[in-house]
Amino acid sequence: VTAASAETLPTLGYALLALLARQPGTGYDLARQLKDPIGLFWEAGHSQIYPQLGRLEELRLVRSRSARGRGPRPTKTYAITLRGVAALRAWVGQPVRRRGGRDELLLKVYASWVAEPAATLQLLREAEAHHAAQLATYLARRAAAQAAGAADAPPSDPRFTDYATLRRGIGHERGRLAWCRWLARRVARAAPGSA
Amino acid sequence: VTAASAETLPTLGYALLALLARQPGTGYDLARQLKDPIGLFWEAGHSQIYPQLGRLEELRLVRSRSARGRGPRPTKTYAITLRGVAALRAWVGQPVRRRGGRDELLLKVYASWVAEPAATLQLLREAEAHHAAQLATYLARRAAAQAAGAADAPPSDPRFTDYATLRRGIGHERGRLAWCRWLARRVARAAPGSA
DNA sequence: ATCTCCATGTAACTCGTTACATGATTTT
DNA sequence: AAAATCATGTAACGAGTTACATGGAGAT
Repeated sequence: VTAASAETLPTLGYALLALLARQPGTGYDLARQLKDPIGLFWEAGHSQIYPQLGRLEELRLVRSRSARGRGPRPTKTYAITLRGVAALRAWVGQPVRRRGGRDELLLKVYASWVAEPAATLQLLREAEAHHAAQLATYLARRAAAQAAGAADAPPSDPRFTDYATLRRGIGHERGRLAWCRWLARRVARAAPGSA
Repeated sequence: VTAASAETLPTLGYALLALLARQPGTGYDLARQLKDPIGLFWEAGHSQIYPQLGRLEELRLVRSRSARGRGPRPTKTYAITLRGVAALRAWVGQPVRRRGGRDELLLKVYASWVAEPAATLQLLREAEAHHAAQLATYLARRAAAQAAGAADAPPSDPRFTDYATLRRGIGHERGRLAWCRWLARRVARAAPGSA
């Protein structure tokens, strides 16, 4: 029974379970988190989240309590159930189904031989700025996590998995940044006067 | 007019233009390429490609010549037009619209504190094997590209942008691999006896 | 004989994005 | 007074995946 429901859940469902496994929250809370903290590796808008929470509740993977809200509708606070934790645990063990890595910047660079060097440089400068900013926020968060002892926590501690994903985020941004800089220098060298 | 059509094209359209800018080909050729060479940064199935080629032709960004094929239908060979090159060039210059980075492995790791260490290790070993294999193929291709002088070609040479994207692919795989290994060691150390 | 490769399309469905719609409380 | 934040939903559309459908040529 659990296996059947686990097979039909989209990845977003597990993303929501992963957040609710840490602490209960409203759909609004989850939407906010899927823009920043784990938003970095799984994004979703609220229009996708509310229906998905409904489906998770039908499957008894989450439970909700309604309270009179400040808006027109009641405010629902969701919490994960034991079945929900079990489904999440089972999913983590299954191998990742890798679907198309889609990277627009790489595609543009691949096509950039048709463009003017100045346009390519502009593109790279923007990407560089973005990655530098992202890196800075990750580094700040890592510093905070380390101060809270996340680096030395056991893998069964959510703070540790926070730290582990942050570490990857930092590596990713650093790698991209270095590549952008290398390419920009390379393009600029070949076409002087388009800085 | 060009600007209007450029705004309505999905990224897949530009991926196809980028491939056709290098050499003409059939829908089948493009589908094959979008599984391996640039498939690494933009994937698509043939059911998405054929209709998109039709739309590109309506917009006069590509042109096709039909020949009696070996199948039931004629075989169409597509080539990019001058308008197509112009549209591609314009697109490269525009900043990337970044949409949700979706990374299932990171999400699983983020949730892995609920799982058994053995399951997490299994997951990491599989990811590690995948990235190692990918890295090996990239390294082989880079060696071939370097032997062909791609590294020293100007940025206006498609061989150079091949090399540049390959370089990023290698950096990406190396970074992931190192992270997987670090995490696996960390998880194994905390839970001995689940190797 | 069967399998793989070449080659093209459509249909059904799921996933994701943008836009529409509503309304109270808190901050500026 | 206006704007941002909290809070929930639906509708329409666009992008992506899986499955259906066909059939010749060459290799095993």
